[in-house]
Amino acid sequence: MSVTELDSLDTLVSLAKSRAFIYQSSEIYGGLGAVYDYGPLGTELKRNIRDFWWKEMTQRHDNIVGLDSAIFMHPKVWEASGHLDGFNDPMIDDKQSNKRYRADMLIENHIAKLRSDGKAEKADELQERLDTAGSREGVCEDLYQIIIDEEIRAPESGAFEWTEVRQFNLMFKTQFGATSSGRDDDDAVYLRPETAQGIFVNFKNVMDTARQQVPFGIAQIGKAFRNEVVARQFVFRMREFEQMEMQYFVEPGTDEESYDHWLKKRLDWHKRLGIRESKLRTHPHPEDKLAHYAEQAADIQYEYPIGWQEVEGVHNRTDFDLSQHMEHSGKKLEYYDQQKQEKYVPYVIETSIGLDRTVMMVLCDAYREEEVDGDTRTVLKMNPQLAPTKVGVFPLIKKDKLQDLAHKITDDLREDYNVLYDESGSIGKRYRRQDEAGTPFCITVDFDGVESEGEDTVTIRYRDDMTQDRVPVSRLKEVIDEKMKSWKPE
RNA sequence: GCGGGAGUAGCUCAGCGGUAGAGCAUCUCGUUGCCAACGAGAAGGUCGCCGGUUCGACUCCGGUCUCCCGCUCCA
Repeated sequence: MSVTELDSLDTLVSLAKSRAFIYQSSEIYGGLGAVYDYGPLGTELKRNIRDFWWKEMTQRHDNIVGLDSAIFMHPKVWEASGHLDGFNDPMIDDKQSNKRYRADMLIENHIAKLRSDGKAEKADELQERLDTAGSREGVCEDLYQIIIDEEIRAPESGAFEWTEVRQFNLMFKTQFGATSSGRDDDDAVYLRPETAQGIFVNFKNVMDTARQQVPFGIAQIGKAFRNEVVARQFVFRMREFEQMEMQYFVEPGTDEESYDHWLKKRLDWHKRLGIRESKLRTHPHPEDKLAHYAEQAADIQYEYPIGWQEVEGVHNRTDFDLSQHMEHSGKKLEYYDQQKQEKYVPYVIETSIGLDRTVMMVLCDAYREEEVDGDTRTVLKMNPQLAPTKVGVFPLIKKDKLQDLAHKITDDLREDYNVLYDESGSIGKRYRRQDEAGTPFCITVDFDGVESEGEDTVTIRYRDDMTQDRVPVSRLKEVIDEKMKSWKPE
């Protein structure tokens, strides 16, 4: 049998829509860029993945507790975290080389060059203009004017073909207070660009009230927002997305060991999620590419149709965040070790995974097209635990006797699983419909099962290999649970 | 952001200067005896949006939005 895997994102986008997994946001208005909505099946899938993570990261550990912090936070949080400085730059593009530069840096370099050429007076004058940029028109307009007036050329191409200067605000800004004018920066609050900061600012609260001793972790799942420069590739890079993060607080000196431990543990989680090992790898960041807060960092990557991409990041954030918040808030965020009788600011190992990217990974990894008797079967062979619908229940044909039992089975199983009753179309069509939705089990009620002696029996058909077993109705749950547990990716 | 491609039914797409089509999907009725393949019928589109040319625009032109590919960027 020939089997084809997912080769293009387009195919997945079509399937995701037609099978009610994922829709583009505000589609009837032409769509909103890089924002997506989850449909009925997508919502279930996402919830199952979210639960799978939450169970692993909290329930399975005595020393990891949950948190649900607000999306709005005090603006000073972002000063302390470095997000405000780091991601608010005026940028300009060289149209010839398509290179992008920081407009203020171009001018600074130009000033430095003037000085080294002995043109100190001219340099001072420009420095003055640079320092007061924003006082004439906007910052962008003023910087642009300087670049044009001075005929500053692109460092690499030597071209003088600039776009306008644009401010890149990677954080979404909004106003706090219903009567805000919208122009007063004092009212500005930001939509959090990462959930991590909610954990750091609650570190003291949790330590004081949740009876945790270092080492311990705080886990959180929530939305984050980033004004991506280039937001593309379906739900891989969205402006509004959901993170699942755990910050693990350790004694300095034990951080490297803990980092290795969590990296390994997280990779293992992806395998248990049902992702094929050959499609997963870890990818350490070279030192010169580390984020401003990190000492060690690695991606856990999946081989999407668009190539190897980061699903999760594991970072050693050191004591950067807690120290920053200590300095900016003036509050002590230290831990006192009773045994050793010493105080320290804990180091933090972060595991941060994108939920939407995980949904996309699960869909990509599960997708198969198989040739069956000259026909193509599209099937999502995902971990049954993640499947939006667990069981389809069908009467073989529309006869009271079969329908009655099928309804009864549906009601019985509903207590434990997401069940779908379907009697429309041929039986084969109903199986294939469920294959595309990833439903792992289909139960069919037939005459052989209800007309024979003894307890009623039904057939249960398995999504992955299309084989069937005949089982008594009373054993259905047992069989489903057993198959669900023993499932392995192909 | 730059360059290229695309936008017509839920999905995949055809079409043409004269007021819209197919396959699949959906719904109803019939049929049905285990893998999308039967019969009859129905519903569904201001052809992405705005403007221009024209007697007339889904079709030509301009703008705009969205998506895809490449480059660039990225916490």
